[in-house]
Amino acid sequence: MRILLIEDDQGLGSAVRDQIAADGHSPDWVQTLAEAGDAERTTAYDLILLDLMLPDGAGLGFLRGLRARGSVTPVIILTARDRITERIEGLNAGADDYIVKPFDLAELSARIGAVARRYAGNPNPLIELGDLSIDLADRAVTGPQGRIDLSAREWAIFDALLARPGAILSKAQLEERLYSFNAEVESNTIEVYVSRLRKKLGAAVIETVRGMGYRLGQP
Amino acid sequence: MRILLIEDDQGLGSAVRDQIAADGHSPDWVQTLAEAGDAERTTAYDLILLDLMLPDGAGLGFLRGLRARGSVTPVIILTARDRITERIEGLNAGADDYIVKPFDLAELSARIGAVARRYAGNPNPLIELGDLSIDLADRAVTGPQGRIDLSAREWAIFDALLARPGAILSKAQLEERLYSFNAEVESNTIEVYVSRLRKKLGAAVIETVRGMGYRLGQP
DNA sequence: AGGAAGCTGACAGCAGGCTGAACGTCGCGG
DNA sequence: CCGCGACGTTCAGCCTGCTGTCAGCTTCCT
Repeated sequence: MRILLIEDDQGLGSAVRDQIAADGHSPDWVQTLAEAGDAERTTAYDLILLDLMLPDGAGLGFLRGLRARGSVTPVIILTARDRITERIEGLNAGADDYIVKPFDLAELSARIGAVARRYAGNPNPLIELGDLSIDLADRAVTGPQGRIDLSAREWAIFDALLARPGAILSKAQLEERLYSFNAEVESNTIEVYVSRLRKKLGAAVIETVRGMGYRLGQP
Repeated sequence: MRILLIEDDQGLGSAVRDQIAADGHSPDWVQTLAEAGDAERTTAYDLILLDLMLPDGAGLGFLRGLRARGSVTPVIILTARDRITERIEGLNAGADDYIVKPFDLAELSARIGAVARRYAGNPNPLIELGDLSIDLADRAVTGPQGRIDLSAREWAIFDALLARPGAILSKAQLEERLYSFNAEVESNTIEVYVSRLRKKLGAAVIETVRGMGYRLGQP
């Protein structure tokens, strides 16, 4: 499942992101509502985790805007224990569930799992890309010759590109996806993995936009 | 599906009963273990919902007795959030799944639906995997040399993989299946069980996807 | 043509995974 | 009540193959 995490706190944010990843989902972590808006508009998320206390405005407005645009993406709000009014307003604004901070990570997993199970009945959406067939939930890529195995890093990059078809992702953005800390300087790791992906999946799968980054190829 | 609900609390019991009925199943609600024993012996249930906190003795004993008599009826246990030990003992005693109280009724429906779906392929859903033949209802695996016995934990992991053929399940996901709390750091329990399963069932049964998790092998 | 950006084959190091063995625990039968 | 056996868990040492770096090459733009 693709999950958007909107949380400004560094420690909590990274912990939650890691937990989501460990559960086999694909987290995108943003720290402001501005970024959240961008991410939400360009990517089809299966679930949004929204902290209601953010620096650049109330998360409630974001949630209302989302619902006003007709989005039905499940939203779980994160709220402090003493903010009961906020919680109720959140549910009224269209949140599906809430978690009170501080919360246990296992608790979070359970709630996310509940959402995942709700989707479990539906058939897995298969993404078709040229002669490739990708199952996000299963993390499986199938080509004309059968299944293609990707390593963890390869999948992370491919998954990031799949999330925003047509969008250009910079090397820095992709790097951020691979490493929690973006201290990576002077390394061509991303290029290496793009190269490996092309070798496995076909050269057309990933397009290079010189000076800008990479983009999913059009089949 | 005929469902036996063992729950002493009036409010919760009736709510759950109504929910089950609303889902199109047939609930029998009893409030004591004595009644439960009578009901279970006289009726063939497809599923048992068992609260572990009951007035006339621990529900665990009931569950053990049930399994000792050779019953393979699926059992979902209801347990309080802080009773982790109890939950683990429940799974050890042969429970198929657990739900943490307080729970959402939709969550309950989802779990029941999962069980229903699992046993939908009546009478005996036999899964073929290479030269293995797996009977989900009986928890029995048969190989070329005859029946292979799996312990509770071994089965739990194998079952989780069987439920999603081709999908990659992370260690965290499998761990969650065993304990429900993933505060587990620094433990290679999953690896050990995978190792044992491979020894019993053949190395090809479970594939390792380095850095991501495990996947059912393709025969 | 020249430089910058990107590509890719090779390779060493190491994190992650495997597994035999030992230990603790629990339920059951005597 | 006690011992036995099965099961679950931890530990340590080994092994595998992913990962990241480098160097030399190609491609693209001015």
